[in-house]
Amino acid sequence: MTAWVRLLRSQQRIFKTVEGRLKQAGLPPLVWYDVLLELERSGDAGLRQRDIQRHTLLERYNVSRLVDRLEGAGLATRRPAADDGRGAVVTISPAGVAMRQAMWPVYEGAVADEVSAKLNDAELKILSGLLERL
Amino acid sequence: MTAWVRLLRSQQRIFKTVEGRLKQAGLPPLVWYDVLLELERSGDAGLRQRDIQRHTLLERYNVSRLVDRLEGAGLATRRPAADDGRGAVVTISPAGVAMRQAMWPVYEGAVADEVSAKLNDAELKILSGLLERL
DNA sequence: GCCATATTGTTGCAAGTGCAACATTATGTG
DNA sequence: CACATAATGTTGCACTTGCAACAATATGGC
Repeated sequence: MTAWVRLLRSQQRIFKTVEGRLKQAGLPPLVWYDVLLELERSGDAGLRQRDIQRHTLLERYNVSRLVDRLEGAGLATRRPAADDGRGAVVTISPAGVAMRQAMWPVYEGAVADEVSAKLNDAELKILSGLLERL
Repeated sequence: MTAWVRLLRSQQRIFKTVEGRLKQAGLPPLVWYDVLLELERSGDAGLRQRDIQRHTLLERYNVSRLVDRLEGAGLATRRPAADDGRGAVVTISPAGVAMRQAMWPVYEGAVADEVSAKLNDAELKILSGLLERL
């Protein structure tokens, strides 16, 4: 229980710091980064919304709305899936790639300050290994 | 960065599980537990809202509203602070104590399944020690 | 092929959260 | 004491999220 409470608190604190820095830099929230990164990795093939859902732990309806916002911001586009009349395929736009790149140094800097600066490489490796099993 | 992403994901996943179980049991969300526990610890003396804020990482306005809800649910009471005309002192009610006690086994059970079952005692100690430094 | 069931995605509504502005009281500095 | 500044808490508004219901298509069993 102690471990869990610390996991909870440290994540909340660091998450807030990261979000705060992104906002201060006039950038969108962290979850946009995750989705943009996955979209970028999937290239021209794009991603089904359900795949975004699986990767980000978002609910279906939140993926739906987040993609709405990404589309609205010109960072991604939706097109009907060729092989599945229900779903849509989402692909990143050049502006989306640019946005992810703009977010990266801010994100990376915050994590460097809040995580990398507080534990050495060996410790981070141990932490990483333990968290993977959760 | 790997460590951070795993910290983020594992916390999100476990947090969702805990919240889901509480909801399924007809109980309020996890943050209520945190606040009720702190109030219970503070006994009849109660707590200032700013102290709740510090302990839970909530924003001031969210503390204000959460206390509204606790009061509305009959789990806590607010009275003006004797030595500070601005603030209020929050105390837990018997129903609040009962609610915290009702939440505990559900909370504990979820953490047992999601955390304790996946790492042994020595590993939990190491994890705990590392997270404390974040 | 037909029909029950599952999967994928969307949306109206209620509830929670962030932001900025505000009211009120404390604190400190001259 | 007077006044600028800080601290505490609240609230209107916009935005986000959860829930439940829904529409549309896919899948599997007969």
